[in-house]
Amino acid sequence: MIRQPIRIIRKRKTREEILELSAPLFARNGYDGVSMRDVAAAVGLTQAALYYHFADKDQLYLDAVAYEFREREAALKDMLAGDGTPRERLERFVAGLARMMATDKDFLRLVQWVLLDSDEARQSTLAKHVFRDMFVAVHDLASELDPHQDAHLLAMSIFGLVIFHFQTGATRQFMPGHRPHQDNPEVLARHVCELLRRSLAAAEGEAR
Amino acid sequence: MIRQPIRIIRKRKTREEILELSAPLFARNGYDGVSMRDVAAAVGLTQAALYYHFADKDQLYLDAVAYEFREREAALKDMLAGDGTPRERLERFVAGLARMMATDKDFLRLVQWVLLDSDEARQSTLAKHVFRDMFVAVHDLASELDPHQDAHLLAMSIFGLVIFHFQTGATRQFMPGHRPHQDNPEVLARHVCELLRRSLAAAEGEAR
DNA sequence: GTCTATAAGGAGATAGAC
DNA sequence: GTCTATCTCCTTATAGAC
Repeated sequence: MIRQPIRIIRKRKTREEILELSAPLFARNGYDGVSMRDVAAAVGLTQAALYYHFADKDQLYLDAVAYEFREREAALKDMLAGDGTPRERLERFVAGLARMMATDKDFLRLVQWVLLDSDEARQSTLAKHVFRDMFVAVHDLASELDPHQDAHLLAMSIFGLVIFHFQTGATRQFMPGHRPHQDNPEVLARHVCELLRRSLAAAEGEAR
Repeated sequence: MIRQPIRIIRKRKTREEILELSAPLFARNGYDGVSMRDVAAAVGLTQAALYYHFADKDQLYLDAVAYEFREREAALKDMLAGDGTPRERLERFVAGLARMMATDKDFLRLVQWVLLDSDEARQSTLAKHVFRDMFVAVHDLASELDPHQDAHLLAMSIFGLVIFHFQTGATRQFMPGHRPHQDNPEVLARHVCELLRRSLAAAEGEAR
């Protein structure tokens, strides 16, 4: 007879639970908009207990953001990694990123908060540990798509074309020409892919 | 003999001075990151005096943001209004917007804060009074550039292509392929214009 | 219009019991 | 590891003198 561990699902460590439950708070309200008391209430601990796990609020915030990014990173890399022509991988990535931004509103907001953060230490930490890997993959794809263009700028444009549409999500509904189907990530992805496809095709023509 | 007014430069009203001096504070630190004490110190008043001019902190913030946007609105509309082919006006606008975002960092940050604001009342107020006019002009240009495309999505893409590059400004330096000249607004404008020019040219070819 | 003074509560962080 | 209690400082906002 095989002995089973008493708890099949091992109880998650408190530290991880704090990160998981505080991340959406920071995503929605930003660093200044969330107090240690808020976090404690969300986790079901007292404020003082948080200081057993994290040196201070800054560290908690930093770890929570990094935790959320690490969770998505794998998904984003998978979109880019598979086989297929560069053009096909681009379409897969654009569609995947659009779906992620549409589904995972908290993640989108977290990105926005990080970009706005004026604390240089936090900025560079998150840039290096969290954005860099994702960007490298798109950067490499960009140089495959058109070796004659500046891959850095092209990669940023690809990110921008997708992300900006969702950043303006709440505002867009008040703008002329808005129709609900534009909020559909597939519709947006098609728009972005078409725009890029045409541009890249024309660039290829010019290079010849 | 011509009588001159005693004060050539009329003393600006305090209310306007508060808006002008508090706007950069909100731009850099956001709503939660600026206290009434901070504003008072910047203007050279006591905290209590602010409440003579504004009902509460919310109103001060809202008015300060609207004030800053009104100042730039004219400039942005001028870029679009003049004569020239749609293609020429697009290039003028992209170059002008890029220059503005590069020069006027506070304004860029203010845009980002507004997009992140989770207060729906503030969101819709600013969207309607402040973003809408700018968007309309670009929307109209977009439908001239290519009547067969969704002008709403194309307009958003034009904004996104320019603005996102500057949003990531602080982070970009840690990314691969970064070179300082990419921070130059003229270099970025050229990249964006080329990308769009090619895409539009190809679309024209396909339509025929 | 601007001041001083103050109310009333929220913030981050720590000490020490259990 | 988590608690209660508390320190100290900062927050928005108001009352009333000048």
